[in-house]
Amino acid sequence: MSKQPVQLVGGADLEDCRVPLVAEPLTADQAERLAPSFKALGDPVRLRLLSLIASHAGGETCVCDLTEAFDLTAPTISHHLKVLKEIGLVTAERRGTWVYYRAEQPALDLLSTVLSVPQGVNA
Amino acid sequence: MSKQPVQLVGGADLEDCRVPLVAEPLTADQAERLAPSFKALGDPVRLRLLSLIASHAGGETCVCDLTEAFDLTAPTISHHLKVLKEIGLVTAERRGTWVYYRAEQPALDLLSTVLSVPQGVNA
DNA sequence: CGTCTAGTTTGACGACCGTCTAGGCAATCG
DNA sequence: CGATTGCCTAGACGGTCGTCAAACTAGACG
Repeated sequence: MSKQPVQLVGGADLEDCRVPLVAEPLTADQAERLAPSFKALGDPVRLRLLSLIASHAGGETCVCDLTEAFDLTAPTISHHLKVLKEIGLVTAERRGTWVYYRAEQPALDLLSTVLSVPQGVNA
Repeated sequence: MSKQPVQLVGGADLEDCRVPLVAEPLTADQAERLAPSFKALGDPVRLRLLSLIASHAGGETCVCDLTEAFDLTAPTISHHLKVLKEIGLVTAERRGTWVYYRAEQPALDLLSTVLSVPQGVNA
């Protein structure tokens, strides 16, 4: 029950994009599927949200704790969390009154790999 | 010889953001400085441009070759290249008639590090 | 049931983004 | 010089994005 494939909005699989962008040219199709993930990271609030969630001890964070960390209204935080959730960088689970968010580390790792610069590439 | 500091638009240094986002929460300031780089990667055309440049043998690519790879007008390609250049992911150099773009691998590597998931983090 | 708290959804508004056409600048070649 | 080619800038236009206030849904607790 582990190793769920990383998903994109439309449901397409991102795993076949797990290649350093430096190693060979991305196809138009790969670029089209990767870009939304980077776009999601292109907002300071979402970057911090993801970092807060991903670095939190226990691996999950309550929305109430996240909202407190920003000078923004709850709907705005909720909106950003939705964006992160829809591209598969986080998942959400309701337990009683509270909703907990958890980072999808494989998705993060994939994006890291795409940007990675293997030794000796194009010296 | 190596380790030129990666620069941001305003001239601020990005090097002190070279920490996995999973390891500890990004500060608001760090997020503010990192986000524009990811935003630049959040467009499929720019992702492909960067990949074409970064993976090209010899390390540099002529604009004319880049333009041909897309179904877009030259000004549009030029605009995207400018975005990549202004955040420091590529550099440009004119030699005679042609302009050559080159990928800034340290900048790429920094972003890769930010997204990386070190072993044993938040098991 | 009624009420309270936690989050999300909806709809609106201003700002920003990607693309184009038209025009400009720089280097090359007769 | 004038003509041509390569690339960039300027300006415009439609679409998307980030934010908020208001209204809604889901549990918890009497």
